[in-house]
Amino acid sequence: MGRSPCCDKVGLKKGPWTPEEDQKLLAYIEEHGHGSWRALPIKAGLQRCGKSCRLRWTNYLRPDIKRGKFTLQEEQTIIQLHALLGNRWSAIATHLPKRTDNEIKNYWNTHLKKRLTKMGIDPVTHKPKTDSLISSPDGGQSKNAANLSHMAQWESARLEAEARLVRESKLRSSSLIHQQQLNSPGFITPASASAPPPPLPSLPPRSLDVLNAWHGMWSKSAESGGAEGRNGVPVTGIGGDLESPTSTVSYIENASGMASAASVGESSIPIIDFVGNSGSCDGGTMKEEGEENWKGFGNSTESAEYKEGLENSMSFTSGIHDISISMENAWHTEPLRIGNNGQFMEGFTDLLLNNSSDRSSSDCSDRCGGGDSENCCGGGSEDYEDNKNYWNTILNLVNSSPSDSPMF
DNA sequence: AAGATCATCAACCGCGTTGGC
DNA sequence: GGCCAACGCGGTTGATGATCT
Repeated sequence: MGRSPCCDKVGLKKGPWTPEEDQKLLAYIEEHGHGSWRALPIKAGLQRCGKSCRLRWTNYLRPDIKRGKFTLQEEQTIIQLHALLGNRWSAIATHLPKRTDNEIKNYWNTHLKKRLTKMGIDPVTHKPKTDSLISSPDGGQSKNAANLSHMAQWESARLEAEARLVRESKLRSSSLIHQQQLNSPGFITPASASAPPPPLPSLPPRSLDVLNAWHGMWSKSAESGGAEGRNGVPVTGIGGDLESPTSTVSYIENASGMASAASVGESSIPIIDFVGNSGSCDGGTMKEEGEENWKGFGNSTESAEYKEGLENSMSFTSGIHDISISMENAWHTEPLRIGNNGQFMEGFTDLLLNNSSDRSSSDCSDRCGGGDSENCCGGGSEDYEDNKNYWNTILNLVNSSPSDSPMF
């Protein structure tokens, strides 16, 4: 079918928004909510197409947007999630509260990607570009790379499924509150603006076999290596529900200062407890500091160190579990081979962002509360703990509820 | 000081998905 | 089930400011 133009191009303004236009859009949305974006420009008296209005609102005018430099913690989150999710900026953005997908995408393209490239890391695969480092004589590494890709796909699917569940259950549980809020005239809240969920079945949907395999792998790992998740939280078995073994998202009451559109209808925001980071990056660490750390990688010694670490971390062929998966919707027919500890890319972002020895050591004591620093930050011999922590980090990130995203 | 080049990021474009009819 | 409008996402562009020569 032919695609209809998003708006009538004739007579519509393009290009940068003027303060007057911003004011009009803001005033209209604050009073009426955005409603239908297509109809908004006319109602608001703007010579713009609805798409342009939506973009302006979501990327710039929305009151719950944090602007300015990215913190080290945010950088780390982006890199980790990009390694897992690829260019799924909106998915990444759901884990960075107050940042828009556009902003993250721009930041990746203009900063992080370049840094990785400079370091000889392929920003797409997050692996060293040197073929010798990637490929092994038996070709196992490329297989692993493929598996990694599949795992990312699965995890993405799982993330989406779980996000839906969380969103739906949250909406159900707070339906009374929402009803009250929705009764207030006109204002479209982020929650209400998003597509209303269908009635939630009383039982969790049957998870995909591949997702069970994923969970199974995790449980197995937890059993063999220690049943504790991060922060001493026991890794729960998967059983029949979809609860993630690492879902430990905590919620706090929304800050009272939260701007109107974001706060109405949203009583809480997810707090991501960063494994190995919490406490060390207080959000105030600015990019300059990060730049310094990054610059360290221009140094060949450290670069080699990094590559070595990466190479080690990529060799997740050791201690492999073979997991034969019967997949209804299999992407491939080979048995999935996953390192028992999921130890790919372990230490990757740590090396990227915490390579400065003095910083990492001080960070470590911060993170570990000055206590068990060897285990906490990888004293060198605790590979298992490293791997577990790394996976906890990523899984915790992807498990944190995207349903709270201010995006709509 | 002026032009060239680079870096940044807001905004646009087009495609895929979703949901209502 | 098919059609279509609307939305959302990701890639790309272009304007602007900063830096270099």
